[in-house]
Amino acid sequence: MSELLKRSFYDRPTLTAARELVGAVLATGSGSELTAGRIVEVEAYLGAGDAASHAANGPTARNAAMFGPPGRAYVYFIYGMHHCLNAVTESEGEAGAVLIRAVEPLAGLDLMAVRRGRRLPPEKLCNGPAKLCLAFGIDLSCNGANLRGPRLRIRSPQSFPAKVAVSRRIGIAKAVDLPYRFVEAGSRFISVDST
DNA sequence: ACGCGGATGGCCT
DNA sequence: GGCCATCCGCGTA
Repeated sequence: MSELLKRSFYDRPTLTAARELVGAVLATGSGSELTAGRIVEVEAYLGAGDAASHAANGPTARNAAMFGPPGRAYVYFIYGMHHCLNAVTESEGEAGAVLIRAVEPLAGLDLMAVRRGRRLPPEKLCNGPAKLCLAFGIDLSCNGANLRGPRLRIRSPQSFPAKVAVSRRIGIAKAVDLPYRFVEAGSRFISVDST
């Protein structure tokens, strides 16, 4: 049976937690507003040594959650209109987060389409970090929220990925060569086509 | 199948 | 003032 991931799951090196989050199940809401999906693509963002990380230059008001306790959400607002969801990792005081980039929808697909504002096939409902936030109803009010709470939940995998592929992160200009992106190999639900 | 640019606002130098 | 951990629609082919 799947269970909510404990704080100790996130209180580990970010790269380890990132790899193991592939296959885990993200959920928001309950009852008729339940939305849930299997995480199929993530990226790791570290602290001072990672130039692409929001935490690269130390704590600020925006990135404060990345330095906070593990097992919480770090949600940020970007490009004037989009939100992105991270799971905070590492011990409290040490920066680290895992960006959730794509999800395979499992429940609440109709609600996801309503929130997205268009009719979409399942593989295009949550195949991007901002798309899945919109589909799941995640915004800045979720920043710092516990990932075992009523608003946001992440459970252990119902079935583990057959294979996790590692590649470079997407959409960044610095530290582009680091192999910090993890995807479920062969998934149709990831954010970009890469064979 | 690509490539390009506009939308849109908060944060940091 | 410039820079974004993005997305969508339009153009050309």
